[in-house]
Parts: sequence; structure tokens; C-alpha cells
Amino acid sequence: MLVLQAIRENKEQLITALKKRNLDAEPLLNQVSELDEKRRAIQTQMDSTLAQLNSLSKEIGNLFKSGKAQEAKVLKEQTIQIKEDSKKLSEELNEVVSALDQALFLIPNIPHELVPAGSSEDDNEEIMREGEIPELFEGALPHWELAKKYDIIDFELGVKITGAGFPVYKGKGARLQRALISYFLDKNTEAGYQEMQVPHLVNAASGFGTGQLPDKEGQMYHVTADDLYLIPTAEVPVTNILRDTILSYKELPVRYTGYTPCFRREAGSYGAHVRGLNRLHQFDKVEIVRVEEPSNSYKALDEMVKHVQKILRELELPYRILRLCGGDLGFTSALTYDFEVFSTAQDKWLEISSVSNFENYQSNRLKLRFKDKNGKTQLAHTLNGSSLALPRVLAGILENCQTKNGIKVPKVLVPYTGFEIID
RNA sequence: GGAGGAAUGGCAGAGUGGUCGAAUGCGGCAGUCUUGAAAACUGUUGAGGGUCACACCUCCGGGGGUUCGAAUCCCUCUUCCUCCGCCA
Repeated sequence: MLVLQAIRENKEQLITALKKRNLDAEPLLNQVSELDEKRRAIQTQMDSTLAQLNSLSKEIGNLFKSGKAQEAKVLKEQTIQIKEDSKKLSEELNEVVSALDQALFLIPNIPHELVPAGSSEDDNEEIMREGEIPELFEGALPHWELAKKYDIIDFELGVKITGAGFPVYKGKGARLQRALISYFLDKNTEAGYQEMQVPHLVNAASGFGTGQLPDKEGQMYHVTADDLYLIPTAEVPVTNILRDTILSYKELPVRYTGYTPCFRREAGSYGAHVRGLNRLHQFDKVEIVRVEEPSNSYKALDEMVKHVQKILRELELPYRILRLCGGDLGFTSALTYDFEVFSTAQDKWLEISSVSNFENYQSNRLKLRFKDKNGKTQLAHTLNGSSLALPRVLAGILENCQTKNGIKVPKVLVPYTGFEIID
């Protein structure tokens, strides 16, 4: 969530910046300012009430010690009213604080100046494109047909076991999937990201820390018996490793990578565009997370983008990079680059990575801070990105690498798969 | 699942009703010494709110209670440890 200090100091600029999200934030920010002032007023009152009580208690103690029980009794009576007052004030304070929090939760992150204006994905800005889109032969198939033809992914079997959106990967399909995971993790480790294996269920505090809660509760599977959530992305457990932490500037930057399955309810659209691997309830993803000093976070974002590019280049997949417009930008992000791979047989682009800088929006919730060189404690910046989301990479490989004789595995993956062709 | 024990600052560990935001040790930081480093010595060292700055307020796992006053007493939840049972 936004830092109160920033709202106090730059309200007008924030309102202007948030217009890029097509949001009129003025009423909300005004509400926050009001509640903030109210909170401070009540707090001040309560503090002085408690100060009175503290000094009275001290006096009473001294009187008892010097044997003046009678005088102490008089003072004791005075405390009754004070205690009543402070109780009332503390109730008021709680109300105001929770109203303030509620209001703050409704305000998304401030878009970075590079974020283009726009209302939907059509307004995203394509900043580069690389890789050859292959000419497919007559009779080339979309990936779900290929999956069936070579018996490497079974969607119906997943339906039997669980339901739609939970495919079963078989044989060389499973092996290719595992190869991709290993390959991604190796690339990330090489680039200095520490590999982490994290829980796939998280508590509410973690969901709250990275911003999935309270606003996006419906997107997660909720295990009510234990009040835990299946993770929608490794971002949640991996970033929460550092919740409530004060790092030294020497420990920055922190770079983590982790592979996890991801679970998304994705209630909403159905139809042709969710066919096959395009959209699933459970999928695998390798994630990279960074924690940075504020002054370095945009350089870090660029590094992450370059890193993902490098992987895609090695996989020889045609891709493009989009800078998300204000209307498509995630709630917690300040600047996001999406990577899309071209799905030749479907003749469309599929999102395979999203790399974002959250600045201090997450860290403010997470209480993820660091002590700078001057010994001052301040909020760190958090970033994350997919490197990469598996199903659509797999779809891209199947469709773009299909030949009449089978699917040619990208060269870099052969050491991981142990085979060169799926036939 | 059954029986006991515990939860205090970065870590270890004292503190059992007022003088405790908290001894002591380690670690961290700064300095003295040294060509430099180590050792030794000296100082400093939790977080949040609030203030121009002080004052002041809150926090000893979470929540509630007793009391003029709670790290300390009571209730409750959570977590961890030991033993037993079950089990990958």
C-alpha cells in the first residue's frame, strides 16, 4: 500500500499519476488524509491521557511505600475517570485506524512515468520483438492437437481426476516440462538468484503482504479448514521470506528464484482462448524475486528483462515485450513488462512472463526494510518476474517447433530432456 | 492424537507486581592503539507513533482480563521443545 507520508506530501501529484490508471483517486486520497489527521488527533489525546495515568500510578506507588495509604486512596479514585477516557479513546482509535487501512487498500500503486496511458491491453506499448516466426507446413496443428497426437498431455484425464484446467503431462511431455523447470532454474542460479523451495500453501498474512489479499481473494483457492491459500504464484511465499525483516544495505540486493506449481481459480472467461494450455487452474512457473535499494530498483528491473530475453533467445522462440499501459497494469505494480511468445498455429501472442517493479508498495505491507549506509531504516523495493511460466512456453515450443516428423526439442533443452524429438 | 515444558532486543540469556525498553555476554557500528589487520580498551547499538526539536505514548509470541501500576498474576489462541503413539 502507499506510504502515508507520500500522500501527505504529494497528494496532487499522486492524483495526477493515478489518472493513468483511469482512476479518479481524489475522493479516496482526501478520505485518507482526513482519517490520517483524525487518527493523529485521537492518538495525541490518548497519549496524554496515558501519560497522566502513568504519572499517577507512579505517585501512588511512592505514597504506598512511604506509608501514606490514605493519600494514595484519593489518587486511586482519580484514575477511574482517566481509565474510562482512555478506553473510549482507544476504541475510537481502533475504528479510525481500520477505516484508514481499508481506504489505503483501495488505492493501487502509482504508475511509473514510463507507463503509457491506456484503458486495456490494446493500449500496451510494444517495445521490441525478436525471433523468427516460423512458416508452418500445410497441416500444422495447434498445441492441443499436437498434445493428443503425440500423447504427451492429457486434458480429459485431468478432468477425471480433478476437473477442467488440471492437465496430466505424460511421458515425453512430462519430461519436457521437467527439463524446462531445470533449465530455467539453472539459468537463474547462474545469474545470481538463490534457489528456494517454498511452501505451496500460505497463510493470510503472506497473501496480504504481497497484495493478493484482501482485494483478490477470489482468485485464490482457499483451504477453509486450515484457513490457508494455495499460492497463485511463487511470488507470494518467496517474497514473504523477508516479511518483517530489516536487512543491512550490505545484504542487498537479494535475489531469489523458485519453482512452484501455481493455482488460480480464474473464474471468468471461457471459450476458444482458454483452450489447451492457454489458461489453466494449475500450472508450473519459475519465478525470480529481487529486493533492492530504491535507487537501484529500475536498473534491476532492466536486468530482469534482459535476463528473461536471454532465456527466450536461447530457446529460439519468437517473442515480444510490452510495456503495460495504465489500464492493464497490475494493482500493486508501478511498471510492468510483459513477455509474449508467438503461438504460430493459433496465430496469437501468449503471455509467458510478467516482470514488475513494485517499488515500496509491497514492502510497506511486508514491513520489509533495510538500514542504509547512514544507519537510517527505510523501505526496500521489491520486484519479481516469471522466468518462465511453463504451459505457454510449452505451447510455443510444440507449435513453433513442429515438423512433419515430430516436434524438435530446442537445442538448449536436449541435455535436460535426453531426446531431440517428440514423435 | 496423549503427557509435560517453554516463548524476552540480531543471537544467547537474566528478570516473577512499581525504580524495566529491559542486566550480562556475543555480534554490529564508531574510536584509541597499529605501517595495515587481529587482539585489547573506550563509547555506541531494538521497532513504531508523535514533535521543528524535545517531551510524551506503544511494543517482552497474538488476543483478552486482574491491578492505581504487568515482561512478571489469570484466561485463551498460536508456535517451538522433550517423551509416548501413529506415519511419509
